[in-house]
Amino acid sequence: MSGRPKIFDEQEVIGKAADLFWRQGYEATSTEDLLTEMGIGKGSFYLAFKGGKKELFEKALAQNSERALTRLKKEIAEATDPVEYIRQFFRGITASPKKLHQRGCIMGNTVAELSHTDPALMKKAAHHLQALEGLFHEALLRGKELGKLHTKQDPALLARLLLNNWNGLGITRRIYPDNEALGELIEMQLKILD
Amino acid sequence: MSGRPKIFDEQEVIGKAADLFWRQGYEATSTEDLLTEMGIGKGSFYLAFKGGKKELFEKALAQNSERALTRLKKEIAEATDPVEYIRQFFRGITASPKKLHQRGCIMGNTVAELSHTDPALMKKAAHHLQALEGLFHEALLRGKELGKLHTKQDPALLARLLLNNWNGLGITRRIYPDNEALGELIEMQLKILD
DNA sequence: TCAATTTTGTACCATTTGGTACAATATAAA
DNA sequence: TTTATATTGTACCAAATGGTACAAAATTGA
Repeated sequence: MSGRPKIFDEQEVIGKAADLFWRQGYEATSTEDLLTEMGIGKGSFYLAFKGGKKELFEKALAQNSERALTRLKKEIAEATDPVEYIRQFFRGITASPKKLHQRGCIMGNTVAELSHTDPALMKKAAHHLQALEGLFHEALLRGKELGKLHTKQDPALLARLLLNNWNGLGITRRIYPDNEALGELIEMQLKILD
Repeated sequence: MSGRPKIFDEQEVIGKAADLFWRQGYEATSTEDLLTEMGIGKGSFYLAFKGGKKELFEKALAQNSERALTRLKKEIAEATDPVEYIRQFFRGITASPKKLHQRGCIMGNTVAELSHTDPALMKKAAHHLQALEGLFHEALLRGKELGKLHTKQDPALLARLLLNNWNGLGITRRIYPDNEALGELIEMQLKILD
């Protein structure tokens, strides 16, 4: 065993590919583009990712999802005020450079682009967004227990509303990449948590 | 003048193309696909649309935008209660079959897919959504005058919120294509208009 | 040093893609 | 009926695309 050593780290190149997919979308990104971005050749690529572009995209989505969700889950769990954490989560959007606004949410992008072309891939992105909604829900429930959430609205429905706000922002922030305008919008949305 | 007659109506085939673009997105739709859908050959196509696929997409967007906006503008103007009209506008989503949910909003889709690849095309879609926001705004202002809108919130900001809800629903309705669930979500969103 | 093993780089390929050229065709007007 | 004009269908093309095959290279262990 153990022949010629790999010249790349798999997670690392998946990350680079994910970034390109995020910027350009699935269809607009060619395998050649990906090879350049990852800095590896075809030989290495098809050995590591036998399913080609599609397998790579799946792994890119999975890596993104896993990283984002575990981080969020941890931070919500650690937060003394999980409702306030959610507010900051949304407010954080207004600290992004225009470049980031233009990318939107990779999961939302995937749902939008692939719902007809590749429903299986779309579902993976959808599951991530449902998990995000689940974390919102958890946070709200804990917030309620801690006396930080006073509204009488159903936390499950509030969580879905937050998810929809997030999905909307993935589009709206590209139309209005101005952080001040986005801030106003977000503050208004967050009133449902009062 | 007046040689061999055209075998197709331009607006009609643009409509057919628009439908395919709506389903599949820009990149995933090949020129061949479009020819089949429109029922014309290459000769006719490149004569009518010298800019090829891109020009056709522009015209498809424009046709969609024009039709949707003039209809909406007219109906808002005619409505005795423009605020209620907006409510019904959103509630109408819950009367869609799953197929329509899976398509989302062609303008939102375009913003999502082309913001990096073709900013000019993306801007056309963005302008449409801004015009939609503008109509929401008009409706709210008129609603205020008519005593149908009682909230103290700024109508301009409310309109932007409605736009963001719309943008969000373009994604969320694909994740949850269930009309009852969507109805709950929409009713909750509409509370900002109380 | 020499196998055994694994990765890499390159040459090659079939298909698809967007697009052009142009002869054939169908009409209106003279 | 002829001429001028505009549309259509088809044949053709160059480039790009996703992918395979395989020899060369780089490592470990005997």
